[in-house]
Amino acid sequence: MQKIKILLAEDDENLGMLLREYLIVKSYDADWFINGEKAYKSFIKTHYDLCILDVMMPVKDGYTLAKEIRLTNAEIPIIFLTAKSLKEDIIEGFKAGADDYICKPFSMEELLFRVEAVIRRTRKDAAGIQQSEYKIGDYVFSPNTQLLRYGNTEHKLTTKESDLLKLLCANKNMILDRNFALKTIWVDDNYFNARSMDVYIAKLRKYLKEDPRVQIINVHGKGFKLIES
Amino acid sequence: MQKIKILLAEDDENLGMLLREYLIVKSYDADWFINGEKAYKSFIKTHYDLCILDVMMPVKDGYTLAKEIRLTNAEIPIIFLTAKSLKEDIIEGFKAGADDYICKPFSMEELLFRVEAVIRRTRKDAAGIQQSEYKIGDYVFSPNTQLLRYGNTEHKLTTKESDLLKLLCANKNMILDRNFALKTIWVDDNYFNARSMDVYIAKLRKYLKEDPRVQIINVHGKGFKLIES
DNA sequence: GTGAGCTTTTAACAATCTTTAACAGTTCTT
DNA sequence: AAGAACTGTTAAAGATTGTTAAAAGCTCAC
Repeated sequence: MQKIKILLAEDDENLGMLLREYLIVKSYDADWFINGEKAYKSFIKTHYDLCILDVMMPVKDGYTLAKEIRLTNAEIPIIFLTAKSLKEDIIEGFKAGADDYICKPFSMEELLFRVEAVIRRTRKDAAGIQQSEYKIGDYVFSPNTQLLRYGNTEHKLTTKESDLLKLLCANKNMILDRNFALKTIWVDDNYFNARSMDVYIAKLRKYLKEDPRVQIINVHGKGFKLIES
Repeated sequence: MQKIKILLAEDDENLGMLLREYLIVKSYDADWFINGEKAYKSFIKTHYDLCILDVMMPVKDGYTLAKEIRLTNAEIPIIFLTAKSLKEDIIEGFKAGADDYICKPFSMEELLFRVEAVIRRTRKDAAGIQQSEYKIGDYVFSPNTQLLRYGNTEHKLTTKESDLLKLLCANKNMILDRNFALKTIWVDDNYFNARSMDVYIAKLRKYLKEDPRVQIINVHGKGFKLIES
């Protein structure tokens, strides 16, 4: 089995080396670069599976680097390390195509957890484990065609409806984190988008009301859970 | 049951005692040992959930101890305390199987933060095995659907109600430690959350009052016990 | 370009969930 | 026995979510 190759861009020498060693010990294949410029040079001639980029770096900062990376590769997961927990920074990061971000100071645990989460996610997406059809009680949902079938009646979903239902299905019987859903579907997780999401939840509930065993329940302050009992 | 048991190995008497007291105040069950040798002796005959090891100790240093511990238990999380921020040391630590490290001097908050990060992860890993239905006297409780049935009447519980009842059920006829419940459900175990929990206990008692054989009794200063007689 | 028909967001209000406050009762400590 | 700490219970305040409808955006044929 191939080791997962990680590009690490971090200007703090201690932290950089430390992270590199930690990732290697955890059996990843990690390359560490001291600034965005050097990282980018390596990126364009090497295959990486994941990028961990510090936001504040001399020569070329993390956001700029991320944008350049995205021009070449729209798929590769990017995790930002940011010293400030300022909301603006984080939003900026997501616009640059981040999959996750970690605020310093962080624990190795936390980093590892997020790395693994990101990898699980992309694995699923890539490996085609991504379902072309979900069975939800008596319903059948096809994300590709955005069709929801119940018996012989078919209902065409809108893009947002379909995206949200797909996320719920992918996390069936588990909590779909509100912010995660917002970040993946709406990109920006502000108040209005959150309300918009609530509206879509209400719509989906209406569509799914024929089968009482199917329910979308709210987990207060956390998110929603699609359950099939 | 419930209290998380921590093995603490630290040769500095002041720091060791301080850490032990602090962890206990934060309602962990902490054993402190003055060197690696003594710590190991206790480790092999006691169940611990987490190890915090100082790197520099007489008789047996932290790395050696960690390696020995790993021979017995590959899973238990290990956090190193290291005086030097020398990279070599930390790298050595990771190789010995560390899950995280903390450089001295560190704040108690920092330690706690990392301890809790580690615990959260292992807790998630362990949470796999769980019942889908509990019978409580004449009641039937389904944590997944958050439904509490009594005869043919069904009551939908809120998330917090359900989470708490689930913990009580998982520890039926045993004491559910107050702080354990708080940390599991409320994450932070402060005064207000404790009062909040009391409110929920009152609610659950109300829901369960139809069957007099079912009772939630308080164990003063310890927690609550769901009994079925 | 423009308007019909659709999708999505915003607004508004109702309902629900959780926390906080307040006070009464209990158990422990000294 | 009296004070301190802990628990029981109810109600309020605060926050989140449910739901519907109107407003704003978008698309595409004309």
